[in-house]
Amino acid sequence: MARRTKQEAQETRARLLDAAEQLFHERGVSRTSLQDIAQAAGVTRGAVYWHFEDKVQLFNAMMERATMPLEEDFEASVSPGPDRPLDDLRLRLMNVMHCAAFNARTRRAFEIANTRVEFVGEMATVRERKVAAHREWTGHNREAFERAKALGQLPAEVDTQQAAIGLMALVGGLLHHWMLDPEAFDLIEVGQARLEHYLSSLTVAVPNRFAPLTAAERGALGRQPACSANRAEDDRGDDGDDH
Amino acid sequence: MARRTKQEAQETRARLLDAAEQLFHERGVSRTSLQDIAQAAGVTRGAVYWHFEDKVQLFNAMMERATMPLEEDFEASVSPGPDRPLDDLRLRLMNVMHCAAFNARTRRAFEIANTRVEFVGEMATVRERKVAAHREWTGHNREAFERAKALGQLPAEVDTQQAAIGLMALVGGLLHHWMLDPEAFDLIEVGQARLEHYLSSLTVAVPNRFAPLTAAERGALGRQPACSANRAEDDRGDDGDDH
DNA sequence: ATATACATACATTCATGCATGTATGTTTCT
DNA sequence: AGAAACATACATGCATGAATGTATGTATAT
Repeated sequence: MARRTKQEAQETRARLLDAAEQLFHERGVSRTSLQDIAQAAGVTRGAVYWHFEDKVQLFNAMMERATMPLEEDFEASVSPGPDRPLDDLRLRLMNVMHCAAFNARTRRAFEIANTRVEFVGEMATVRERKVAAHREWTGHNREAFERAKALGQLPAEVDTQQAAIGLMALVGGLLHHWMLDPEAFDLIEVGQARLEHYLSSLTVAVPNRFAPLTAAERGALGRQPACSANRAEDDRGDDGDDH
Repeated sequence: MARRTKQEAQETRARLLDAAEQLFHERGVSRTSLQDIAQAAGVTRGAVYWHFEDKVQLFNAMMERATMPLEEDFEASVSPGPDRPLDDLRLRLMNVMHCAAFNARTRRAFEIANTRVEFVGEMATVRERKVAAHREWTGHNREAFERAKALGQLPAEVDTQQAAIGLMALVGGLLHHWMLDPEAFDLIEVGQARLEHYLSSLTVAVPNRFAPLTAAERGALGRQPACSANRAEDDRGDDGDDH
């Protein structure tokens, strides 16, 4: 083989990204060799090392290609207008779930990031990207809640930060659970219902039905058999990412 | 070296499990060799192969030891009584979050399962266990809601299945988000507040503030730039777990 | 004495990184 | 316009290291 035209080279690069996306999803990142990817793309490892520095950079390029349109959309989408932040929020999050459900590329990228890669070592940078995305979304949710509050569409006593975190957890948890077990429920149907219920529940004053935890209850939590295995030996606070 | 007493052998086994738990957490499962584990436990690979069939069985034993007390607790805990299913639910879920926050072993196990192992190949069995646990919890939540409904503590129009799924997603999402970014919020404080808000919001009739998605909006979701990357080539429904 | 609880040694496999080959596209000079 | 000069887009081969599984040695508890 010899040199291809620039367009052919870009097609080779795209096929490598396609193969990586497919194989990372099927076999996991660590169990997929560059040889596997090259073979699936119909080239050799030489092509991989020409287009990408190493496996990590190939992974990053693949994830970026898969999530780029989602982030682009985050900036400018068909929103119902700045005077209806809650409807805007609903549409944006429904769009994410729609993409996870119907866009094969987005879904594979989500599933790879969720259950097919280990966020340690060289891949720790991927973890940082995910953390950053989480914070960005949480911040955006919070801003939407603040605008809603300013417009009188949300009671003043709502803790927008907590509400934003809860919203992230709800939608992220639905996505995670559904990708782990797609037969368990219909993401769009249940997702829309739970999303609307959550947002609606913020607009009304829901009285807390629960008494504060008694000292006995709180103490029991710490002394549950589940928690009795606490050991002092190596209970460090960090998570070992600094190696 | 030579044969140890039975008790010493059990201690060796426990040290191997300790080392596996620690190293899997620090470096990820695939990047941790049996040599690493043996060395951290002060023995050689021979001891590993004596006590465990292979890396997968070692992993399973480690995870089972870490989550066993949690499952035991699931059966018989200090519940406030069968006539208060919602309070029971709150306590059980608070206990899970407490363990994740304060029990180093449980937290490491959760973090390993979340972001330090790839659920493919031989580890697919681990995925099945997680799916089973999810279904068990969702079923339990649903039963609690059904009991609450029978006791008149929940409106009849509540969809208990959807509510159970939403509850799983909320708590699971909070745990996942917090383990990914512990600085982002206080798990116990926010967790309790969001949990109580969610359960409380089920007890009152929350009107849905949202109009159904218009045809234009629903259509736009499918045609978002984020979803335009749909490709017909290899958009298979399965996820490649059957290899 | 014998099974136990390891340690040691070895064979095999396999992924990575790099070094180099090579044929062709592309540019530049005239 | 044509050809040399060069850069490109890979393919190939090798050296290295590392992980696994297994086979076997061995000293001791029972």
